[in-house]
Amino acid sequence: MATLSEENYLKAIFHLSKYDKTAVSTNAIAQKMETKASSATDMIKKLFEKGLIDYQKYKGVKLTKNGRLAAVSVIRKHRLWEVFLVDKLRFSWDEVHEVAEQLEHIKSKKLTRELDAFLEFPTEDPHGDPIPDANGNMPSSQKLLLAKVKQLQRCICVGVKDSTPKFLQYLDKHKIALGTEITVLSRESYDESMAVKINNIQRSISKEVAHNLFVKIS
Amino acid sequence: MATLSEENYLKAIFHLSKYDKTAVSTNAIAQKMETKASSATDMIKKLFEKGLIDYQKYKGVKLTKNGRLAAVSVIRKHRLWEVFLVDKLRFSWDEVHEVAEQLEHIKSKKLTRELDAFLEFPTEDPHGDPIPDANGNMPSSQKLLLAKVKQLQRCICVGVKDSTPKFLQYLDKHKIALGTEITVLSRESYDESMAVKINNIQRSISKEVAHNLFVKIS
DNA sequence: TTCAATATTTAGATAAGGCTAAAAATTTAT
DNA sequence: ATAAATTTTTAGCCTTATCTAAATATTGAA
Repeated sequence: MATLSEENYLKAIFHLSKYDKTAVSTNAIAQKMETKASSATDMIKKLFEKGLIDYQKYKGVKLTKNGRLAAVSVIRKHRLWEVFLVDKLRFSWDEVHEVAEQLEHIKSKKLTRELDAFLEFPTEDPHGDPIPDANGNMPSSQKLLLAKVKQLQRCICVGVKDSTPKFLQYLDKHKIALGTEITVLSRESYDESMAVKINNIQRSISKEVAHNLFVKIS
Repeated sequence: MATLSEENYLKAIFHLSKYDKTAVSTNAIAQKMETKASSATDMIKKLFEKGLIDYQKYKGVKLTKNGRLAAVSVIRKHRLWEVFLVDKLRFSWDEVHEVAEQLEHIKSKKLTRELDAFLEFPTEDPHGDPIPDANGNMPSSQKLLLAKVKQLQRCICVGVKDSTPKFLQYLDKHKIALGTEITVLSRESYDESMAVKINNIQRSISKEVAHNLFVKIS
């Protein structure tokens, strides 16, 4: 069984290696974990001893099959708990992360299985991220950045990339929430801003905002 | 904030001092925590430094107001989670303890508050133990040992003192479960056994069993 | 009451996870 | 291609929570 700290490192490595299949550097891990490179090296050695990562000095790390399974199991629990907090308790989508960071480490196969059933087998968490199944298979997410949406397509806001209070407040102020429908009208190549229709009102969305808002084509 | 280990020690001290108001000994704490007396001494010093217990060398410990509050808060969470596991997920009353031991350490005021509301403010856990309120007030339990029930009184099984599989299997075998009604007919002073009626069938209950079964007068 | 048994504390060690500072390897830039 | 910059690792130390062994205090029995 992996310790709490080991689980957090595995999760970090998984997220860092999600898109590129290349090895993850010690520095990248340290940065993600908000710790020092020397501490990351120590943990890397331990994870290697336990067969959870492949590792060669100075060459970075990659999750093994077991390591990936362990990481995905933690992510599965994290996202199930987020659904629980939002759907059953009265948490909003920007309040769940901290608590889910704790709940994800609870060890009980039965708990995870029953929670999944109680929530009626959700496939996405409140931020639109996919929930891996019990075998560690990650359903591919249908969400994409607003910036990638083609002209004249309609989409629905399903999450944010930047979840800082500043950005969330911006969204509130402009009446953009989870579920808000957005129609892309046109793009301005000069500053990469977009003309969109939200709640039947035409507005302009800056490059910065369009790159931090996740949507699903509807 | 108390660490996980500190919280477990506080809980142990609370339980040990529940009935008698006298100080709790180092050895008693060590035994409850399944650790060595020297380890208990170390932790006692730390809890004393944090103002959570009163302590004088060789004289035992007592919870301070803050210590009691911290202990009761953990117990409140433990029992709320037990209700959740039994009422909402499909756990049976003898499966919940281990998981609740983990869940009780999750730190989030909002989570506890919302969980309480979601469960509709339960006052007892699945074993019949009272759930302290948000201010740390422990409702007095109405449960007592079957051995204490007077002749010709009717009562309902609400929990066990001994929760070993052996005893739980004995109960299953003899069709005694949570909610089973028991009428005390008479007592045998020779061996302290009791004649009882369960499901309209007359049976004899040994001293050992009568001292490990909690009931509520009905 | 005094000495043996028991309970408690102290001293020193270990393992996990983290840190700083310094050494070693790799990468980048001229 | 070599020196400088950066990255990574090593070495040694800290804290928390545990342990064993030894020392000290308290209790209890003759």
